[in-house]
This record gives sequence, C-alpha cells and structure tokens, in this order.
Amino acid sequence: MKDVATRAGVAVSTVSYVLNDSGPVAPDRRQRVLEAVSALGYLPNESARNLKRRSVATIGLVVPDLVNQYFAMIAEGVEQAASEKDVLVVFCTPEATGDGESWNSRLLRSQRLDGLIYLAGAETRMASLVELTRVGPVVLVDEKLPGFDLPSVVSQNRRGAKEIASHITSLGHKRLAILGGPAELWTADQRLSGYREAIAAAGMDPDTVPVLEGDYRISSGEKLASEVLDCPAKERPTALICANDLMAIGVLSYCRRAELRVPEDVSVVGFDDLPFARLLTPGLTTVRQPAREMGVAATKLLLGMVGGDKPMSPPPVDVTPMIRESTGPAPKA
Amino acid sequence: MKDVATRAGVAVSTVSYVLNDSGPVAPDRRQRVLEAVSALGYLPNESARNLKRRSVATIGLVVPDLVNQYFAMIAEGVEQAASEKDVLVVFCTPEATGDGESWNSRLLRSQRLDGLIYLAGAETRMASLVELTRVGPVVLVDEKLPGFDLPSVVSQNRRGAKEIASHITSLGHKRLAILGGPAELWTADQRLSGYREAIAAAGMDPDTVPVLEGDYRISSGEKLASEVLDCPAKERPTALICANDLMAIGVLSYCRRAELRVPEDVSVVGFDDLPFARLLTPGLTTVRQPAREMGVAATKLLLGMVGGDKPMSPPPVDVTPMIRESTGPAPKA
DNA sequence: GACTGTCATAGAATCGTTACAAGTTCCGTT
DNA sequence: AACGGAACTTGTAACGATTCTATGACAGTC
Repeated sequence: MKDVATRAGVAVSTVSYVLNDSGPVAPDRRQRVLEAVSALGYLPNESARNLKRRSVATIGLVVPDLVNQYFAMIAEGVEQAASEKDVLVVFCTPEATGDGESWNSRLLRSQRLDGLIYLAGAETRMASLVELTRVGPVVLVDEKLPGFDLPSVVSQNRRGAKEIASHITSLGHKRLAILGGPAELWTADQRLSGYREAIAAAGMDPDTVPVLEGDYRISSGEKLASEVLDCPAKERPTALICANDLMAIGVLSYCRRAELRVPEDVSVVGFDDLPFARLLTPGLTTVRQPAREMGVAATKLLLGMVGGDKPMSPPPVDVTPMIRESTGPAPKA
Repeated sequence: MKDVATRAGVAVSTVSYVLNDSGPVAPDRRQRVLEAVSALGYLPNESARNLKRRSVATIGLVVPDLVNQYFAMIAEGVEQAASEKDVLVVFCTPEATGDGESWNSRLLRSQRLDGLIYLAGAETRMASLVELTRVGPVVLVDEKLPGFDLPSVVSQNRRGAKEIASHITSLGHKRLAILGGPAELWTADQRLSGYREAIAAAGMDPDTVPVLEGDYRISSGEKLASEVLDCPAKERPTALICANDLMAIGVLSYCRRAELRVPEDVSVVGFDDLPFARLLTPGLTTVRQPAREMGVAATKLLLGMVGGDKPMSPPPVDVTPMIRESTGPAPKA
C-alpha cells in the first residue's frame, strides 16, 4: 500500500480513502491512485483489514453431513448469498470430524468467524446452541428451539406434513405407520403433528397409528421398516409415512429386499424432496422444501445481524407436495 | 492479552511465549499466565495473529457443485483432514454462483486463503489453473493437466475402467456404447482408454464401439441414452458404459420411461460409487473411488505445500469394482 | 482584507499479536 | 572474585491496513 502511495505521490491514507470510498479525494488524485493500484497489481491484505475492522467477512456453516443432499443444497444457497457480499463460507461437520461443541464458540470468540449458520441434525445438542447465541450471531436453519426465540429460517413443516398425509388417507389407506424423526428436533415434532392432524381429519384416531422414532438416516429407515413391515400381510401397514426422504429411501431399500412391492403392497412417502427422490424406482412421493432459498434467506438474515440489525426471522417458507409413484391406492385385501 | 499480562504480572511477550510455546518461561510464571488466561477467558485474536504470521490457517475448496455426492464426500474428507490441523475450509462453487476465475486468485493473493484444493468439473477452464498455481499452493483432485506437472490426487481411473468394462465383456455383451465424460478432462480420457483396452482384450475392435461425449451430469445421461437406445432391439446396444454414476443414473431414468428393463434388456455401469448407487433399483454396478480418502490426501498434500514442502503427488489410489444388479448376461436375441 | 467554513490531504495513532534485541538474574568456572 | 553464558524477561518495533486529528488551501462573506 505504501508502494502504491509512493507511486501515486500521495499519502497512504489517501489510498485507503480511494479504495474504501471513505473520504473526499480530488478526481485527479483518485485517478492517479487507481492507476498505481492496477500498475502494481496491488490487492489489500485482508488480514490487516480484518484486524482494524474487527470482522473477517467470513461465516461458518455447521452441517451434520454434506452427503445429505438436503444439507448440500442449503449449503449452496448459503454460498451463493454470501458470495454476493464477498463473504466467505467455512463449513464444519462436527459430527463427522468430532470437533467439540466449544469449537464453534471458539471460532466466534477469536474472530475467525463473524457468525454462524447452524443446521441441526440428530446429534445436535440443542441446549448448547443457546450458549452459542450469546457469543455471536447465530441463525438456525430448518429447526427451532421451543421456548427460545432464536433467529431461524424454517419451512411450513406442519402444513407439508398434513398435506402429504392427507394424500395418503385420501388413497384409502387405513393401516398406517409413522417413521418419525428424532424426538428432540422441532421439525420432527411439527411433522408428526401435521400427520396426526391429517389422520384425524380423515376420521381416524391418530393414537392408533404407531409412531417409531428414527434418526433421519437411511439406516434407521431400513431398520424401522423391518420392525413394522415384518408381519402377516393382514396386519401389515399399507402406508409408511417417513419424516424425511433418507428414511423413506431406507424403507424402499428394505422393501426391495423383502420383496414387497411399492406402491402395490405398501405406499411410502418422504419429506424434503432430495434431487434423487424423483430418480428412485419408484419415484418417491414427498414434500419439497426450497432448500436453496432457505440457505439464501438464512445467510441474508445472518449478515444483517452481523451488520447490527435486529434479528427478524422470516415467515416459514412454502412447501409443495410432490406426488410420484411410491404412493398408490390402498390394496383391497 | 494485555489484561492477561497485567493479571499475571508479566509482560505481554511472556504471555505470547506461553501461548505459543515459543520461548523459555519459568514454570511458576507459565502457571500464573495460564491461570490468568482461563480466569479471563482469554482467546487470542486470530486476525492479529494472521497479520503477523502472514497466513490464515484457511484453505479454499473449489467444487463444481455440492449436490453431487462424490464432491460432497471429497469435501468431507478435506474438512476432516483440515480440522485436525485447526485449519478452516472455505468452499466456493464458482459454477453455481458465477464467481469469475480471478476470484480464487484474488483470495489467494490477498491472504484470505493459504491454498486451494481444486475439483475439476465440466466447466473448469483448465488453462486458468496453471495461472493459479503460480499465485499460491494449489492441489488438483481427481484430475490432471497433461503436460503440466501440477500437484494432484487421483485414482486409478484407467484400471477401474478396464475392470468394469471387462466385467461387461465377460457377460457376453457384443453391442456396446460408451457414454464418456467431457473430452477435455483427464479422467474422461483415462476412463475411455481403460474401456477400450478391455474391449480390445475381449477380442473386439474398440473403434466399432460408439463413444458419446457427455458432461458428467444426470441430464446428459438421459439425453445420450435416448440417442443411443432409441432404435430397433436388434441394433440396440445391450450394455451402456457410463463414465460416471450420475450419467448412469440418467440412463436408468431414461430406461424406466422407455420401458427398457435393466439388466434384462440393457446392462448399465457407472463410475464413482455414489452412496445412492446401491440404493437404486436395480443397484448400480460401478467402480468405487475412495472419495473421502482422496480429500484427506489432497489436504495433507496442500498443507504440506503451505508449510513449504515440495509438492509430491501421491500415487493414484486404488479403486474397486462394485458388481450389483444393473448388469447381467447379454440377452440371447 | 480579515474571518470563517469547507474540502483535501498528510501524519500519526491504533488494532492485537509476534519476535527481535537488549537487559536481568543466577549459577558454575577458573 | 571476576567472568562467561545459560535461562529468563521485558520493551518495542513491526505486520498492513483504517481512521482520527491537524493542517493547508481556497472560496465566500461582511
């Protein structure tokens, strides 16, 4: 920077003013500075800049795992929104790499990160999140902490769940089973309520429908499917309502092995609409969440908070049922 | 830090020595410093530290898109290896967000990133990579630039391709078609050579086998499948060799719509072994690449280079054919 | 023509660390 | 007893920007 100043015959402060547009500079000098900058190929040292500004133009994205396409899509949305503001996105997958919980708080407190976007997974300790929000700006995606008003971006889980369950009941299914998500997660709770609402609306008693708790992963879908489907055809549920697509995929995988036809023997629905959902055989009936947009919204919210705005969670975003081939009329039996 | 020094009754430099283990400090003073640190909950300001050290303990991961699970797995490996060394990983998806090519070079030159891990995709301009490597440490994953000895981590593409193609020929298939990757990518070239080697080894003339150029995406698999499969059964290829799993998934999706049975009418193989490959119906026969390990290896290589080591690309990693249900004996016809 | 106010500019302090150089203490040699 | 040299400590100068303050120039006003 000194070199630039020398070459342009001005003071370093003038260079800074030009570069940041933070002070009055005469047109001819501004011109000279800009020339010197490009002649020397000068780029400001961001470390020094960060030190003065007390911010690093970098946010963290905490994500249970990236191989889950739902999280990957949110991540892409986050990156997109951040890059528009020249903000970098650091990702950490604490469950995969075993970073402790203090890790994030440390990053925040030691000024390596300006803020955090948090995607909750099965192993998230929600309680520690409250701590985090006291350390720095944190936005929650697709999750909420009942009782605490943390800034968050969520979708209409309950409505989506209700609609997809209505689709099932409207097909005449009477023997149902619900493969729910981790009980401590808000999304799991919301979806469950939605399912039960729809079941009640169809004139059935929700309490007679078994609810099994899964962990949102494929393996748990496979396992729970075996628990609930391994019985005589007469008692077997004709429809399985899964709280997310991964578990539904696990169910499909089990059905293939167990030689149960989908949807002739059993209908299956998921939630999320992963890009692969439509490519499965049969195509998975599910609820689309606009993951990318949620990532964008969360990032805008977070960057606003970093800039000093009051946290203002946007209203839940819309979801859309996607009817495909994994659901069909209840077997006559 | 000044506060810590005051509280411990020592100079700030002593505190620094304790924290970095970079100078001799008497045991009792070290103790006092550590006490003060924890009493005050002090954490060093990383921005200041970065300024002095001229490094940011952060690397960039350039990835065409995260929804591709293969890239996501590599990303997880990168994060894992980086976090072990307290290095952060920033991801940018230039194709998705439209960051220019100069973007990465800027990040490197302005000290926001110490180095870069580059995953090549269909739209990567390989030439600009050579520029990049002159700006700072860059490691290429699953790609090479013929003629330039860039540090890179690759797998045995050719051997894997040869083995999977041998599997096809050994099943008696005579009419084949190859759905290759982008011609300018090294992996695509390698795999193609492998396929042709196997075909020749089976006593057929590789030049009689049609090769269609795809872009490694699902949509191109669907499109090319329609081009090559939409013909009378007698002329139709009985096996499609796809240069990656996504294209193979596209092919399966086309076959479902066209009511072609896999593998009875046509056998399909892919490459990569995405986590979803085994969950498809039928399970996809493919070649497993140890994506996660490749990410780890690339990161270790890069961090070594950042630390001043000579770039030493590791030998190509092993791949394993995964035989599943998407391949079967050639139809008698 | 002196006074005031605005606009440009330069100079210097500052951000929180690290690391060098210089100083202190203390102990073992000769 | 004087000396050399470890073993510690400390003060302070960077690191490369931003920003506050002071100064100078110039125009407008009475």
